[in-house]
This record gives sequence, C-alpha cells and structure tokens, in this order.
Amino acid sequence: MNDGVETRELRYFVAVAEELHFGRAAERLGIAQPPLSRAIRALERRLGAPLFDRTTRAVALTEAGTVLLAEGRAALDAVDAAERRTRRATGTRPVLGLVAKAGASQELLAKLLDAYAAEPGSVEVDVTLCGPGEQERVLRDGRADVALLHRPFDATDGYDTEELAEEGQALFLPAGHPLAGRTELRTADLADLPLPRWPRPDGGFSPGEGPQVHDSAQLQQLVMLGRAVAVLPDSVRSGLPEGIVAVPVVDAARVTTLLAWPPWSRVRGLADLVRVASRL
Amino acid sequence: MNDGVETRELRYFVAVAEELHFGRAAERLGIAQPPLSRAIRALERRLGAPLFDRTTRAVALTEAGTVLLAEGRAALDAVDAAERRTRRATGTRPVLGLVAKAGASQELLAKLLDAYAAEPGSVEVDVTLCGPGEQERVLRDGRADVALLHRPFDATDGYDTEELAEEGQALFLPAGHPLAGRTELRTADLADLPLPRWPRPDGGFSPGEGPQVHDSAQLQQLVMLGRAVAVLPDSVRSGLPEGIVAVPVVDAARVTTLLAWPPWSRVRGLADLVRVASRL
DNA sequence: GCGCGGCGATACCGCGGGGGTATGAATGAC
DNA sequence: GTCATTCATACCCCCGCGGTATCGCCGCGC
Repeated sequence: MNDGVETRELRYFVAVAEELHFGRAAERLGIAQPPLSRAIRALERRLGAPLFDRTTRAVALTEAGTVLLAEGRAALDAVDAAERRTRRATGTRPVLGLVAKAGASQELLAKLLDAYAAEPGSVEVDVTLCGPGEQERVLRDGRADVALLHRPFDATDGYDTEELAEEGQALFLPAGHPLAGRTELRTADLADLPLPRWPRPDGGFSPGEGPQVHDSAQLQQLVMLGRAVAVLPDSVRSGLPEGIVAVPVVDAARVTTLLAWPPWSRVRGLADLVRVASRL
Repeated sequence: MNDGVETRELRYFVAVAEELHFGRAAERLGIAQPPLSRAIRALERRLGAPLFDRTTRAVALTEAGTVLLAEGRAALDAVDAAERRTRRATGTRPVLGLVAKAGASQELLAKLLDAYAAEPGSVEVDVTLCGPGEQERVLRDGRADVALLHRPFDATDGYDTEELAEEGQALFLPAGHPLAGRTELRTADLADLPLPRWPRPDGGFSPGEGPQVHDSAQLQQLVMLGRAVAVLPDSVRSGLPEGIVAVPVVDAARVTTLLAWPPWSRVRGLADLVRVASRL
C-alpha cells in the first residue's frame, strides 16, 4: 500500500479545487489535462473518498474535498515555509526575514532594527512590507521568519510572541473637519463617520459603509481628500503630512505591537532579535 | 528547474536527521542506503545548502539542516493532518475527532458530548485520550479535529478557541498529610512540597525535585502512597477515591478549560460542537 | 604499520509511474 | 439531432526512484 500524500498531488488538487475546471487547472499547472484527471482519481482512491462531484459540464467540491482544500492549503504553506526558511538559513550568509505592515510602527521598527544591527553576531534582516492582513500568510508560508503585528488587529494564534509596546488610538482626519478642533473623542462620537473598509484574507472586505482601501498610502490620500477618516494607533502621527490632524480617542481599544514567530523556529538570529526587542 | 519539495524527500531527510546515520535511517524507511544518500544530495542541491556535515564516521546537522528539521516536521504534520482529516470527512459517515487529556474535565466533557449528541444533525465524535502535552501534537497532525485544553498548561497558540469554564486550583494530598486539615492554602505554603514533574514534548521532564509522572492514574497512585502532592483544577475532585483530599489554593492561577481547533478548519460538525459548547 | 570493518558515495541496471497525444463518452445548448 | 464542451480512457515513452555491486575513506585493533 502506498503511504503519504505527496505535495505534487496536493498542488494538483488545490489547483482543480480553485478552478473547478480540469482543463484550466492543468493549464495553470503546466501539464496536460489527462494526467491531472488521473492524479486526482488516484488521490481519491487513496483517501477512500470522492473529492469532486463531476459531470462533464460541472465540477464541484464534495465535503471531503472542502476539508482537503483548507487543510491542503495549510500543508502546502508549511512545506513552502520549510523550503524558504532553509534556503534563507544557508550557511554562508544567513538572512532573517521580517514582515511588517506598510506604514505602521515605523519608528519602533527602525529602533528595533538599529538596536539589533548593533548587536554582535547579528544577521542581515530582510524586511518585507505588505498590506494589512497579508502578514499572517507571509509568516505561514515562510516568506518571513518573524512578523511585527498589532493586536487586536492581527491574529497571533499559533505563534510565540514578544510584546514591544502598547499605545492608544487616535482619529485621523482632515484639518478642516468639524471634529478637528476637539482635544479628545470617544468611540460614541464616531458612530456616523465613514470608517474605511479593509481587505480580508478571503478576498472580501470588512463590512460597513466607508470606502474600500488597500494600504495606508491610499487611506492617507482619502483622508486628505476628506472622503474618509480613520482610527489608528497614536504612533502613526509621526511622519504625517500637513493637512491631517489626530485627535485621541480615549476609550478606543489599546493596541499592542508585538513580534510573532512560529514556536518551533530554529532560525539563526531570531533569538537575538527577540532579546533585543524585549529590552527596548 | 524542479519546483516544490516533495513530502517523500522531507520524510527521508527527517529520518536521517533523527538517526544521524544513513544506514539506520534507510532501514527505518524500508529502502536501501544508496537511494537515500542520493535523495539527500538532491535535496541539498535543490535547496542550495548542505544539510549535513558528513564524514564516513559521523553525520551532523548543519545550521540549515537544523532549520529544515524543525520546519520539515511541522510541514509533515500538516500534510498528515490534511490526509487524516479528509479521510475522516468521508461522505458516508463523517466523524469528528476530539482529543482530551486523560483524567481532566471529565464531567464537563461528558456534558458537552451529551449536549452535542442531542443536537439534530450531530456527527459521531471519536474521543481520544492522551497524556499531558501530547494533545497539541495530536491536533497538529490531524489525529484530532478539536482539542479540549487547559490554559495556562497547554499552549493555544495558532488555534481558534472557545472558552468553556474557569475554575481555581486545589492541592490534592493524602488524608493523613499535615496540611490535609486546612480549609485553604496559598502558593507560599507549597514551597517545599514534592510537586510532580510532567513530561515535555521534547521528551524530557519539567525541572524540579518531585517524582516523574506520565499520567493522572500514576499521579493518583503516588498521592495515595504519600510520595507526591499535586496542584490541579478544582474539577478533578469529582470521582476522587477515598484517601485523597483537596484543599483550595486561593491564589493559584485560574484554569480555563477551552476548545481549540485550527482556524481554517472546515470539518463537518465542528461549528455545531462549538455552538453547543458556548451555550453550556 | 598494516589489515579489517564500518559507512557513505558512486556506478549501473530495471521497472513503475508520471506525463504526453489521440480518442471516446457524456451532457447541455441550439 | 447536431455540435461543442469537458472529463475519462487507451496507449506510449521516458525519467527517475529503488535495487545490487563496488569503491573510497577513515578509525581502530593487533
């Protein structure tokens, strides 16, 4: 009897499950359609369960297929992570991959990187900046070894963490806004404001009335134009352009900035980075 | 160029990394030694980094190898989990796998299972009991879909959770013990007592002076014999034999009993179980 | 110092299986 | 009924995995 599922089979399965079309999936994978059909059949036989309901006109996931799609994606991420992190750990010049949200905690990050670089035996740090909600994925599939996250916005489930800072939040709005003169606000004051909607991992957007934004630059522009206001951590104030003012929201959730990494990580330099971070 | 690492290669690598001996690793894998040597060489070439320092007399992990061992194990667990959970989700008679620590939260677990079984559309629940510290692994490699954990003893990192109950802790000791007559205790009173040492995931034991125990039955026996005392959640009182008494430790950490499952889980019945749990 | 034994690497072979092309079969559109 | 679309089957080829035999290296014992 054949043991273990191979990653090739998982990649094939995920492609078909995402396309729900053998021809297109095969094209995406760079192989012909018949071998793909056979591979899926073999996988189904091995697992003892049909993964797709297929007619010649439509392909749909079965319940087992739905489970395998979710689990398989996680497994493929883990395999990719193993490969990427090992590559990065190559003896000659190891690199530590760090991912942060573009435009967040800039000062803190700069201080952390400076302090770590000054450490004896420190390793090159490769900083990746990405949009909100993408960091988790980047950390999971190994493009980064450690992430700079913000609770409660980012999920820290499944990772070891080291807290770096805690801060309040403020409302960021154009200078001419009626609320711009206030010295402080409460969340109740924000009920009717057009808060922006952020993308979610599943491709959709958080619910609400406000405009859809993908990154902080876009948001900044919308605030300048008076089309949106945003509640963000106090530290965003630094490096803010003229024309945008910040008013503290005294009862908004406190934001914790923290480092997160997989608990089993053996990446060189990570322990030092965390130690430096804990002393900041 | 070849893409993706295959799980077969990872399994080969992990075997060699654990045995640090190509011949024994090959035997464990059920293949001959030469193909194993070649497979590792190919993997090293693909990753661009040597994974082992080898002489004819000794094999040792390089730094890249150390990283790949940790990451590769996690990846293999994820692949196994995908396979197991898909098998369990087979259309005809899906099964929900639940893992709990043997001897913990028995009443709560029974109540939960009864309530869930009474739910319309509920699915068979396959309960696995295991030693302390093993649940995490069981959940990670897919032998279970959901775990009953106890914070702060078990790490809930990386999982979605639903809290079920919170309780204090008590000292469990033989009826004849000097402290047995007290109505309450503080942690300071326990300084010199022989608290048991539990196994850790890495195969070692937690540090300390007390006896090493593997499960609750063994601990119970040691307490009866007067060789150990233990600080455990209050709920352990139920079903306790004669001869063991419990004294509340008023300032011990509160223990939270909770359900934990992978955030991406699509396993049938899980959502219902969590819903039932939240109403308990 | 020489031979032996243990162990990983190399050389070579055979076969299974993954991938290709051609074609069939089912089904919905018109 | 005909046609187009799409997944399955048939058949072939060749790469690559695994096996056996052997080599090369090194440490140890006498």
